[in-house]
Amino acid sequence: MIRIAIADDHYLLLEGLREALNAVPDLQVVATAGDGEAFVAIVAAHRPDVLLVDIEMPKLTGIAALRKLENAPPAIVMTMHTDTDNLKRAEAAGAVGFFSKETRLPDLAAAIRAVAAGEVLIGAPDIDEILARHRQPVLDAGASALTARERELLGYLASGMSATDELAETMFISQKTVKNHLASIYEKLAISDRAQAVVEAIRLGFNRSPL
Amino acid sequence: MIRIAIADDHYLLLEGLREALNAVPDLQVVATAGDGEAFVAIVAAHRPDVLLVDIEMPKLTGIAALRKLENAPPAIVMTMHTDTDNLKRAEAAGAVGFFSKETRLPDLAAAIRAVAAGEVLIGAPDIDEILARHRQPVLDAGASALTARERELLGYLASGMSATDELAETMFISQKTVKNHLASIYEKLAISDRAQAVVEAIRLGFNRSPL
DNA sequence: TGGTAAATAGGCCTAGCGACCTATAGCCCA
DNA sequence: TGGGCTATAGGTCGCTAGGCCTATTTACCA
Repeated sequence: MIRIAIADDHYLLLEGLREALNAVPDLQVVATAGDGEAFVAIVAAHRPDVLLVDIEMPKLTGIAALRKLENAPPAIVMTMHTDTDNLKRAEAAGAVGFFSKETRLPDLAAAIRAVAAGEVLIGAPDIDEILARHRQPVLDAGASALTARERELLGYLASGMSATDELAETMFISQKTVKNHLASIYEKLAISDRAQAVVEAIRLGFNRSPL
Repeated sequence: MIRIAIADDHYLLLEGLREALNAVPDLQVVATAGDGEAFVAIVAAHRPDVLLVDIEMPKLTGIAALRKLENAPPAIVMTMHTDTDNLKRAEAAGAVGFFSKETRLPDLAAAIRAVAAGEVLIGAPDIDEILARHRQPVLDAGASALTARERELLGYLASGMSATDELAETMFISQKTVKNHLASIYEKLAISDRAQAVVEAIRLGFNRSPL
C-alpha cells in the first residue's frame, strides 16, 4: 500500500483525487492540505510515501513547501501551467515528477508507483516506458477469483448485514454455508475476519449494486 | 437518484469528481466529457438531470456548449476564474449555478440537489440558505457524539485493522480499553459488531485522515 | 466419461467477541 | 467543590466466529 499526501487549493480536485486514488487498490491517500503551510505540517505528521503537490497555492506555493521539507518523500508536482519555468523550479525543489492536471488517472497512478519505487521521472529519457512498467501491476489477484455467491455475500456485508443468521436467511442458505463462503473469501483476499472483509468489499466496490 | 453529466478538460478533476459524486448516495455521474463538443453529444444521449460544466474547455467553451443545448437540464458552471464577466456570461447561457473549483464537496452536492429540485442559485438573495436546505447531514446524531479516541479507533478499523491486540498496540492502550471504546461506539451508532462499525466508519468518512 | 469447481451442509474445537459490571485518574465547568 | 465526561483498566460469562475436516449435489468441460 502506497501512502499519499496531496496538497491543492482546489477542493473539488482535492476531494476528487482522494476518492479516485483511494479507489485504486494499492494506493491510499492518508492526508490532504489546502495550502502550503498545512501541507508541510501534515507531511511531517503522517510521513507519507509519495507527495502530490500543486504549485499554485495560498500562503506557500508547492515549490516553496517542498523546499521547506527536509528528508521529504518523493514528490510529484501538478500544475495547470506546464511551462518549462515551472518544470525547472519543481526539479530544483526536489520534485521527481511533473504533471499537468490534464493527466489521465491511470498515468498518475503509474507515476505514483514509479516514484514510490525510487524512479525519477523528471528528465528521464523515456517517461512513457517507465509509466508503462508501473501501470496496473497489482490487479487484485484474489478478488477476481471470487465466485458469484461470494461476491453477493460481500455485498450484503458491505451494506451492514453482519450477523450469520441474517445473512443465511437473506441468501436462503444455512448458517454453515455462510461461514463456508466467508472462509473461502478470507483465504482468497488474505484476510481473517468480517471487519476486514467489509473494508475489502467496499474498497472493491461490492457495496454498489451491480449495474 | 440525481443523474449528472460533467464536462471538464482537466481529467484528474473529471475522474475525481466522478468518484467523489458517485460516493454520495443520492448522486450518480452518468456521463463525462473532456471538451465542449463531446459534452453536447453526451447530454443529448444521456439526458442527465443536472449538468456540471467547466468554462475553459477546448473546441467549445462551457458557455458556448450550454448555448447549443436546447431544453437543457439545469446547469452549474464551475470555473477557476470567478469574475463577474464569467458569471454574467454563464447566467446568460442559462446556467442556474456558478461555483469556483475551490468549493467544498458538500456544498457542490447541496447545489446539485438544489438545482435538480428547480432552484435557481445565480442571483438568489441567500444562496447559503438554499444550500443549507439541501445539505444532507454528513454526520448523523450518533456519530457526532463520538469522542476523539472513538473516531481514531474507527479510522484504524476502516483501514483494515480489526484485531484487538493490534488496535491496542497502535493506540498505546490495553486491549480492554479498546473493547470499552468499541462498546461505546456500538451504543452510539446503534450497531453491534466490528463489521458494522467498519461500514459506518467508511460511510462517515473516518477512513480518511482528519483535516 | 472422468475431472474439476461451485454451492450446499454438517461436526468439532478454541480463541475471541460483545454484554454487563465496577473502578480510578484527569479533566472542564457550573 | 461537586458533578459530569473522557480515557483508562480489570473481571466474568455466554455465545459466536473462524479454523479444520468431511460430504453431497450439480454443473461444466476436456
